[in-house]
Amino acid sequence: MNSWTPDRQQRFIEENHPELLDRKRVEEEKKRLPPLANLDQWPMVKTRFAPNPDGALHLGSAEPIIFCDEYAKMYGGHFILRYEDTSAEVKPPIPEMYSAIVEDLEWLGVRIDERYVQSDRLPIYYEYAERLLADGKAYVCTCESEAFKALYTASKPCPCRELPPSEQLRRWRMMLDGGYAKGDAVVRVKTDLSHPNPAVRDWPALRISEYPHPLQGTRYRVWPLYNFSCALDDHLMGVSHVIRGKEHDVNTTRQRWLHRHLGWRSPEVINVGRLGLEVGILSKSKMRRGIEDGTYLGWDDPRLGTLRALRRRGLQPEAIRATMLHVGPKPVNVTISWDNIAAENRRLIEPSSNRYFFVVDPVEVRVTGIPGPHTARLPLHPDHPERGTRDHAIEPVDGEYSFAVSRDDLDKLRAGGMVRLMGAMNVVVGSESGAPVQASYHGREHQAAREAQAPFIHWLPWGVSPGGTVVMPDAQEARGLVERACLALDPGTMIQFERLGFCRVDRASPFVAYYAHK
RNA sequence: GCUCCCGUGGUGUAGUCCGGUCAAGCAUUUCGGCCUUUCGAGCCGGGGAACCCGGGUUCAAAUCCCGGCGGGAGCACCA
Repeated sequence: MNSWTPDRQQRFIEENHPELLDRKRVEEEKKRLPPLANLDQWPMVKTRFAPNPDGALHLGSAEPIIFCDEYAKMYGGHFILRYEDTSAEVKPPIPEMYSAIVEDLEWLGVRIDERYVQSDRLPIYYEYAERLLADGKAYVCTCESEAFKALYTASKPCPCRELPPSEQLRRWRMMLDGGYAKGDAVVRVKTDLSHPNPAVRDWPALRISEYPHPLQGTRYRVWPLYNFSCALDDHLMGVSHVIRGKEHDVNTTRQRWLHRHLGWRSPEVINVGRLGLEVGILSKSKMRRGIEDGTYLGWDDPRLGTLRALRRRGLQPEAIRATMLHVGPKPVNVTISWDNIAAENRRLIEPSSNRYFFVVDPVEVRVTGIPGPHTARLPLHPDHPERGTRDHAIEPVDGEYSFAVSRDDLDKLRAGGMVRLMGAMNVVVGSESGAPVQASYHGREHQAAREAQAPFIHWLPWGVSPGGTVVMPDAQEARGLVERACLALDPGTMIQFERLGFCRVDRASPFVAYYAHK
C-alpha cells in the first residue's frame, strides 16, 4: 500500500475507512481552553494584559495574551490592555513601545476592548492611599529598609505602624510635597505580621521617585508600586480573571489583602508557568542592552524572540496561537521547541508558499554534450500546477552550458557519478575539482536519476541570475543567486527555497529574505 | 534558609478532579517507504514512555492517601 501514490492512498482511506478521517477532524477541533472558574460571580468576563512598555513583546508574553484573548472571546467578554509604567527609574518605559505593543497585539489577532495607562491614573491611586491611611489600613513608614526587614522577619511591627491616622495623613502630605526625600518614607499596606510568608507582611504600596517619567515628566513624586496599582486597577476596571506568570504567585496573596481592606472581591487568578524558547533571546533586559550596545540590529533582530522578530522571519500569528493553546494554561514552565512551533507554521504556509531556487555561494558547473536548447519549466508549487511555472531557457552553445550550483553541493559531485539538476537534466561529473567543474549531459528523464540514486540538486543559469541574500536565524547573511522572478515578489510573501527552507520576502530588490525554518 | 507550585516517551501535551474502556492518545523529533520533469517540503508507515521512587487503600491506580527524591517560581522603596 505504501507504494501507492498519495492520491490513491487517500482515496483508499476515503472509500474504505472514512471513520479514520472523522477521528482526525474531531481531534483538531478539540483544542479548547478549560472553562473559567466562578463565572457566576461576575457580571462579565474581563481579562487584562498588563505589560510594562519597557521593551517589545516576545513569545513569552504571548502566552498570557493568547489565553486572555481566547477567554474574552469565548465568553463574549472584554480584553483590557493596561500599561504598567509606574517605575520610570528602575524600568524606564520606551515611548515608542506604547504603540508598538498595540501593533504586536493586533498582529496576533487580539481584540483590544479597553485600554489604560497607569501613569495617567496617579490621582486615583492617591485617593485610595489616603482612604487606607485614614482607615488605619495602611501607614507611612519612615524606617530604613534594613531595619524594617529585621522587624518583619521577626513578625514585629515597626514604630510607624501604630501611629494614628492623623499622623499618617500628615506624613503622607510630606511625601507628596517634598517634606521627605526619596527613600525616606514609603506607604505600606497592613497585612498580618505573622503571615507564614514574610514576603506578604506589610508590603510597600507607594514610594517617592523623582526620576522624570517619559510621559508625565516630573509632575508626580510619589509613585505606586506594582501590587498597589495592579490590585486597585484590577478591581476598578472590573477584571474578573487574571492570567499571569506564576512569578506573581506571592503578589496574588499580597493583593488579596488590599482587596479585603477595601471590601472587594478578588479576581480569579490563573498563574501560568514561564514559557521559554530553546532558540531566541526572551529576556527583555538582555535585549535592551544588546540593542543599545549594537549587538542586535533592533527589536526585530532574528536572534531575538520578540514577536516582531518572529513576524519578520515569517512566523504566522496563527502558529503562535495554536502553540499556546496546545500548551494550555498550566503552572509548569515549558520550553517550546522551535521544531514544534515551526511544524505548526509549516502547516499554515506550505500550501501557499511557492517554490524557488536559491543558490548559496554559487560555483560554476560546465555541462557539455547537450543535444539542443530547451526550457526547464519548474512548477511554482508541485501540488498546484495551475499556478504556473518558473521557466529557465537553457541555450547551449556548441552543446555547452554553464549552471550555478551551491558550493555546499560540491561534495555531491563525484567524478564519474550522476547528478540530477532538478527539473532540467541529469549530468555525469567529469572533473569535480577545478573551476569550472566539468560534467557531461546524460539525459533529461528524472526517473533515470532516481534509479541511479543520483543526488538531486538545484541550480540556476550561470552568469545571468540576480544576486540575493537570505538572513539566517543567527543574523548571518547567506549570499547567492535567486531566480529573476523573485525580484517581483511582494515583501511579506512566504516562499520556499527548495532544499533550503521556508523564507519570508523582506524586500524584493535587491532581494532579501529572512529564513523561517525547514 | 523560608513560602508556594509542579513531576506522563528526546521535546510539548491528552488522560489525573468523577479509579477500570490506558501495557497510555496526539504533535514534534527519529527511522523507512512513496512522490508518473522537484527537495531537506508533502503523503504513508514504523520505532520510542509500564505514567519520578517507595509504601498504602482497592477486585482494580498514571488516576486516591502517606513518605521520599527531583525540578521550578518567589522572598526589591521592579513589573
